[in-house]
Amino acid sequence: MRAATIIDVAKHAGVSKKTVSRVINNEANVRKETKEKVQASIAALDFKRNPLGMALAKNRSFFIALLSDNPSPGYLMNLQKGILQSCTEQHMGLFLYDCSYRSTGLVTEIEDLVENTLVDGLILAPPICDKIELLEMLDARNIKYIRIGPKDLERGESIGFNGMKSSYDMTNYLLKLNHRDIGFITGHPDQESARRSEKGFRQAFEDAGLEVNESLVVQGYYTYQSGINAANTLLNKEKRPTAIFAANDEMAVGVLYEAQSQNLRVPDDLSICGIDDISITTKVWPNITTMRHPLLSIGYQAASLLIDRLKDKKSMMPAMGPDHATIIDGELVIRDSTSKHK
Amino acid sequence: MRAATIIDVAKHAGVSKKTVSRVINNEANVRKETKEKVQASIAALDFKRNPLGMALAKNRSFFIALLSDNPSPGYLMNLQKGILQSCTEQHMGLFLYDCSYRSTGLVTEIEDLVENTLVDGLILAPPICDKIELLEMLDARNIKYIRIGPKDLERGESIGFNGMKSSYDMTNYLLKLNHRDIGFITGHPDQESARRSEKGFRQAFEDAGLEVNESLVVQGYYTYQSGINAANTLLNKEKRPTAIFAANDEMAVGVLYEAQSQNLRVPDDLSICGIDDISITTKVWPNITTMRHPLLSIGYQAASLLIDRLKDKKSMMPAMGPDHATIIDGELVIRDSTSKHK
DNA sequence: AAGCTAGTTGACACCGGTGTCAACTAGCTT
DNA sequence: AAGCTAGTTGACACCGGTGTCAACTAGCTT
Repeated sequence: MRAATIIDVAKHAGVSKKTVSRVINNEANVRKETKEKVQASIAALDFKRNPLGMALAKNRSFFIALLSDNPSPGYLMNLQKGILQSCTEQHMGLFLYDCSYRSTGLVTEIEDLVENTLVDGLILAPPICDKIELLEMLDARNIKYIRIGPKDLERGESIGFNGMKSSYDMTNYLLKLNHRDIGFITGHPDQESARRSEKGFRQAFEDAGLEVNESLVVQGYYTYQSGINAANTLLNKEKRPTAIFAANDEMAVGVLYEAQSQNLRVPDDLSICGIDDISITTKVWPNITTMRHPLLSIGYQAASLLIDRLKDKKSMMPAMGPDHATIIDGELVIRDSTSKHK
Repeated sequence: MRAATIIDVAKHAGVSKKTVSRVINNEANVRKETKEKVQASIAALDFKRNPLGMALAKNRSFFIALLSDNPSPGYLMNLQKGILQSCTEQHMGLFLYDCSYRSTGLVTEIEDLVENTLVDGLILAPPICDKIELLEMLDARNIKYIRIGPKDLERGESIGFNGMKSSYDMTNYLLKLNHRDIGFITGHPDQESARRSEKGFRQAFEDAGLEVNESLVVQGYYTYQSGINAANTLLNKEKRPTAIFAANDEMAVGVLYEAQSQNLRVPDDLSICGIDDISITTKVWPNITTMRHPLLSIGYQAASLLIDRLKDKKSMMPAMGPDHATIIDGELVIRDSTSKHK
């Protein structure tokens, strides 16, 4: 059985298809009786607007894309879930695109994606959101996007976490537990967020009138394996840290693994904490103390914001400027991987 | 700058748009010189076919949807990745839809989804793939789908793992390690796969001439929490099992947590193993022994198969019948969570 | 009653492609 | 040269909607 079209409805209601279109789109200036007649026909024929016809006529695809390249599966999953929820509510489709941040062809790749799928807008997850060349291309093509991340780059709108504050708060928490030899594993050097969290770490020491032990600040790359490697480095120091703070949970899980491999008791011998609150932190033993970054909520808000922007054609994003950055604070979640020193 | 359309190309090449269409679609019966002329114009104008126009004309959306409701994030992530890869290669879009298996409105919900998005076909992940009412609706509407799971239901095409064999092999492995008191945590009672794995477990005992200790077979639901609960039950028995085999990794991780909470050493005091090989199994300490089910590959194959079927309109799926089931064997991956008894 | 205005409606073109069918062409056979 | 056939091409309608604009209507003011 062929699905009913707008013409079928028009015939059934005895009006023109344009009038049916008006009713579907809930436009003003349709006489009440006409509207009711059309609505009755729509119900009678079980008519549903064909999104392809509409998309072609409106020159909009009603799809947005999520661009990601994140090494932490838990991170992406939650973000995606939130985005999906908003898209579903607003009858937009979501296109997933997993790309490689480091690929030299990234910009061309995305350009092709945009041309081939005609997506209306993009959500850029970290670290894609920090790729200046990409942002330039999108601006030049006047394609709207929302960055998930810090607002430092003076481009587009963004929504993100207050990574510096999260890191500051967590460091403070460790200091209050009397830890002084705190190992810190940084994020990927390419990413803005890494700088912010290191800043927060150092600020907390400074505000407490303490010195950071530089030999305990180790480079990480946000991946599980880099967490293991960094932990290995830290735990082999002559003076071992009493706590290790990793710039994300994925690495913190790696630290936990390495500690357990070395027969250290967590938290008695070593406190461990991370940032994000991805699901694995409550699956490993012991559960990991972290700063909760509500990714699902961020995803939801980012998608809602983007879809909003797409609705009013007049307000182009450049006009709104980079000031439109939403910053969300993390929340300390104390679990079983941290305890008082001594 | 407006993107070039087929009419622009036609004008530039001095032919009709139909001829351009023929060249784009690589149809036979276009004179060589004409073809080259058109191709030159396409290159000159950087023309890309508008997928919406094509979709409308062909009455196909070039989108497929993945229907999922899986409690194990790692499981879904890999599956999705494989599907996405195939879709990208074949220029199809992927629509994600996370639904609730137990929701009474599921069938209506999917019906709406199909009507609103006009997806060309569906991939049904477990446990959605076992929902008979849904399959009936899809068959009635003549919508193609591929089920990811066992072929037991005599409907549609499917691609899945040999869950019984995986379970059989794992049980055998434990028996060879001299374990006799093996705790088994079953899958969700609603799902076909759960029956198959329990069958494999029992078969291995039977073939070895041994009796299953019925008090050590405990109900699970494929979730992390159900793994914890089942482990708790098992570890509080007067005679504790020396090994616990969970029907999926997600539960096995729960078992590991519970064992560690109770200060048991794994694998010295208790061997633990699961099925699937999701990423978390190599992030917890110790790494968990499992049967690898190559989800990425399954996802890729399922999508490729579906897209293939969509291409030839003639071969409707009912005609192919349920015999077209691809079964893939798992592979034993021995890690650090299992060891010889005594 | 004529004139005005805001509200209501439909004809028509259009978005960017594909399918059908008829007309034309080239090259062969008779 | 006429007739035939297979290959090549384009005119036109169509997929299912929306935008523009003009025509019509109802109700008001003068």
